[in-house]
Amino acid sequence: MLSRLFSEVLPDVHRLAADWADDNDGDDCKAKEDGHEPCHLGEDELDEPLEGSSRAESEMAGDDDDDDDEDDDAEEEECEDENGEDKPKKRGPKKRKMTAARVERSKVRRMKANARERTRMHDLNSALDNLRKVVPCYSKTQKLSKIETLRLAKNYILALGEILRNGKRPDVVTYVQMLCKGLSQPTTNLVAGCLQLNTRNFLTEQCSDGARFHMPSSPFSVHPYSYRCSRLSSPHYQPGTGAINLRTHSYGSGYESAYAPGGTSPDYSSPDYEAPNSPPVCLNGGLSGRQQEPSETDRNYHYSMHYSGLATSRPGHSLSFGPSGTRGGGAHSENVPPFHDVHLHHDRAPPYEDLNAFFNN
DNA sequence: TAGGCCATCTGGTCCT
DNA sequence: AGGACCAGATGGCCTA
Repeated sequence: MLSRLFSEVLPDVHRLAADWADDNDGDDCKAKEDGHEPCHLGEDELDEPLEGSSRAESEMAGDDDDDDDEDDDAEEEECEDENGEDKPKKRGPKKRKMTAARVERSKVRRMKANARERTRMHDLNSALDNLRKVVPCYSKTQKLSKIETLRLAKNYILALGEILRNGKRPDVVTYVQMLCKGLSQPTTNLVAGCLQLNTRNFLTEQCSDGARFHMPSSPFSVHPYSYRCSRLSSPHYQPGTGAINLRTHSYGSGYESAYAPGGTSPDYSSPDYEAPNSPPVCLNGGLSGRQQEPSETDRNYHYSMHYSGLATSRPGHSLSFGPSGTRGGGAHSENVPPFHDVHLHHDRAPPYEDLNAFFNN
């Protein structure tokens, strides 16, 4: 939007500037040369990236490449100011006339460059896909955007680092808060929903079995953690939404406060909790509606869930916290995508496995 | 329809 | 010289 605005406005500005420069008899060109800038550009070729496209067109016609051949002397220089006889010769690439052969070669080279660029971007995207798969929340159908993937990955790394540094388990609220720092509202809801559902699922198993969930691989599993079955009836925990009321929960804003010695303990006694209706949540994808045939890798996931809405039950109970991103603008937390095929990766990513153990010991 | 996201094209720059 | 990388421009698609 902004760039479009610029691209519409700036050419006019440049035209005005160029007109003004013409009126001032080419002093700007001289000034450029004094500043050791090659002055081989025409007035429509100010050093402004927003004009790239039109410049690209114009320069394509006068491609400077190639060795060849017959018309070395047929160079035409721009920025010709006839009154500049005392000025030094202009520097920069000399333009040559485009023969048909050179045009053809230029096209071929450009096509090759385009193909390379395409494959490069494809490689980049596949790397990004791999990153999506190891980041805490993954959905095949509701992919995180590139920027959100990178942000979440960064937060994830920071969170793991903090945990290793402190040797302390965060509560789920703090953990979610760390992961969602700087994410957009929809992504925040997605991630928070994933993590909270995961926690709840563990707890459900744990409670129904009457036994503590134990994750032997966790280096922290020797320390009992305070998430208990009673949490399911906690005023901050929203069974149906899979969300914790992070607005009413009091915690520090940064990692320092989030991981203060002794940790923060969620305030479950907030009065403004009202149990919402529960949307269908499937453990291992078993309970509801539309299911995609699980792929081989999906079958390795511990959890797969269908989730039809987070933070939708009550405006005041949505997972709206932290800086809002570009999409949601922070004003509305209800724009949550349907969570089909949302997966957690603790089976894949060992650190995440450990983190899950935090919440379920 | 606006805004976000994405893929692609393109020219510039740097490096080998 | 050619390839990698980068950033701007552009148009398509999708969603609220």
